[in-house]
Amino acid sequence: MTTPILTKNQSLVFDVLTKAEAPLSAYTILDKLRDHGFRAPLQVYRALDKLLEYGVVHRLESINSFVACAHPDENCHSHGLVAFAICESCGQVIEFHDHEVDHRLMHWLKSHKFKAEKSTIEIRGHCASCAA
Amino acid sequence: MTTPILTKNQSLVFDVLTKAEAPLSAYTILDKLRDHGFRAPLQVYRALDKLLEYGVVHRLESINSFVACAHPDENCHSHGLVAFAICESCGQVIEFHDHEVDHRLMHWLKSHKFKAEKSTIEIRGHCASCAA
DNA sequence: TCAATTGCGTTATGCTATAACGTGTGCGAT
DNA sequence: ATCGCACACGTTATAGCATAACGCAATTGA
Ligand SMILES: [Zn+2]
Ligand SMILES: [Zn+2]
Ligand SMILES: [Zn+2]
Ligand SMILES: [Zn+2]
Repeated sequence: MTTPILTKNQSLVFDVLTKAEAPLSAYTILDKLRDHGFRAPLQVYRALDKLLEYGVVHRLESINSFVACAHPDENCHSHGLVAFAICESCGQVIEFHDHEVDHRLMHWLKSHKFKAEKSTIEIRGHCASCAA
Repeated sequence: MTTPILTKNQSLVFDVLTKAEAPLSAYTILDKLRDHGFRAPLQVYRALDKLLEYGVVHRLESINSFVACAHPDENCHSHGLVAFAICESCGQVIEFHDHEVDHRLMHWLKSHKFKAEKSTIEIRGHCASCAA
């Protein structure tokens, strides 16, 4: 699935997320885009919906925030789950994929005849720099 | 860690969750307890905070809801991660534990010197009954 | 040309969670 | 005993996250 040309609003939101060093909430994005004409939450949420659909942005459920995909080129998302390590000190997020984890989870789901559609794997704690 | 005696409010909230067949939002719990004197969200959230701390209730981040622990006796939570399969049709939640998944995730975290504190593993989709 | 789709802007509303204040109760230390 | 502290509780207000519902404009394809 190739990503369609982004609309103006989608590009603005995506740029903000790409330049951010930590995940952003929808309302934070809104504030950052007020100078570009954004006035209402829906403008952000609608853009985010599309970016999520295209797979270029991820939603972090445990902190109600959004982050640009760290692996936009390799389309790892089509053949595996995505996991995130979220530092509660500096806010940094590391996106990673582990085939073994995928495999085990898939195995459990299959053996329980559970048809998975969306997954959330998020670990919160402290990154190497902040753990000191 | 043994669970302390629950206070009145904590017991009420815990009972509601235990009898529920699906996860409940804090406000749904509030509504169910209005007849017992509950009037404000904080009464629910404060009870939930304690129940989460005691490990007898889990929070499902991806659906902003709470569920009673399915394995209150075995204290699996002390030595492993918890995962949830959430059916988007019937609302049913299956809580499970997989040591292999734990092990792989722990391995990744360790090799990246990431100090984990809380984890969220939630799979949303359709259960065996609803998948038909 | 007409209908269907998609994006957009705006207003209003709903759902989720916490801040900040004060009260009462139990319990150990002085 | 009474002081101080911790904790649960109640209430009001507010903050933060997300969507409903309306209407308009541009695009596309029959
Ligand atoms: Zn990604
Ligand atoms: Zn950090
Ligand atoms: Zn449990
Ligand atoms: Zn089901």
